[in-house]
Amino acid sequence: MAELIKFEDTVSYLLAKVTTAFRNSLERHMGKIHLHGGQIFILFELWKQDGLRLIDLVERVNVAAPTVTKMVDGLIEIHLVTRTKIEGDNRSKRIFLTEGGRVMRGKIEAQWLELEESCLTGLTETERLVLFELLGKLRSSYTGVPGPEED
Amino acid sequence: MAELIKFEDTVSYLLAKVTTAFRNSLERHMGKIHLHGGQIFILFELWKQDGLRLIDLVERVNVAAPTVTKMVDGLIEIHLVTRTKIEGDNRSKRIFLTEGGRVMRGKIEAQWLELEESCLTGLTETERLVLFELLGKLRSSYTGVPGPEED
DNA sequence: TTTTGATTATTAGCTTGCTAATTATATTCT
DNA sequence: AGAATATAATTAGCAAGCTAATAATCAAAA
Repeated sequence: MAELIKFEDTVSYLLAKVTTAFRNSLERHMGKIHLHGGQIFILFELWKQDGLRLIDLVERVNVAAPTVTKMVDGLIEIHLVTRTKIEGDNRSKRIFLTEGGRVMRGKIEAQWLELEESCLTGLTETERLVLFELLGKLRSSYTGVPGPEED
Repeated sequence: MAELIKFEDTVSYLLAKVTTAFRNSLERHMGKIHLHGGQIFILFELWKQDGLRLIDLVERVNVAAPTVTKMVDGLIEIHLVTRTKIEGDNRSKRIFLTEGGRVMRGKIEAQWLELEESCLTGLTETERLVLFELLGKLRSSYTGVPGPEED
């Protein structure tokens, strides 16, 4: 009889569990300032460089184009960004921060620090550093924007 | 002027990125055997103990009740489980594996090993162990089933 | 016994993520 | 110039998460 895997003893199992728990926590923290978890990452990029096109956000945030469209829709509804046509190319549009979008940074940073602390409680300083390194390695093995299946 | 946070230098930032990449990878791997990423965790629990009620799955999988309902719906559609009324309590129903649901374990284990290897490539054996430990700690700080906001 | 309250499951509706298909505009090649 | 191709963004539709609200049943208390 074949050996059965103990799923609970795999990194993938733990990753899956931590993954959903972390997204819940992110959503909770950002909900306190009336934002959603995914919208943050759009703002991160616009703070670095304002006026990006949708396609630029797609490759920076590493999320599929329709997802970015919806996130931007949400941000427009709460007046944190605007979407305006580009002069010279009628296919593209640029996304700009509003004054509100710029001001929001302070609140988001505060929540971000709370989030960071809440997920690192119980870890020593060394463990935090090691975790950061290891997550960095994991991340680098998943590169590029998701897309259609390749051969 | 206040100091600006470098979001990229936080564990939360990396966690968020790894989170979505991992869920994509999970979905891809399970898609190969015509399953979805969330359904797996229902099967994990039924393999350990068959005939659980929805509420039992909720607390074992650590996911909200409506989510479990939908996952089970999906599993029923592809004939991997059944949902039957309980004698003695007309509120509850038990979820049972079908023969197909039991047989599926082999295929899922194979994909699971591929998934595990794909997310750990580039890590030494020691790093894998450390990562496992650290993720375990992270997980333990997020306990319980998600639910309504508490005071 | 009847009412009140607790338990179990589902439905409705939201954001985040995806793929596939569509629309519209630019570009390139014949 | 006209046809084919490439690019930019959106729409439609799905699964996985969630919360809030319903429906149905059971238990407990007045």
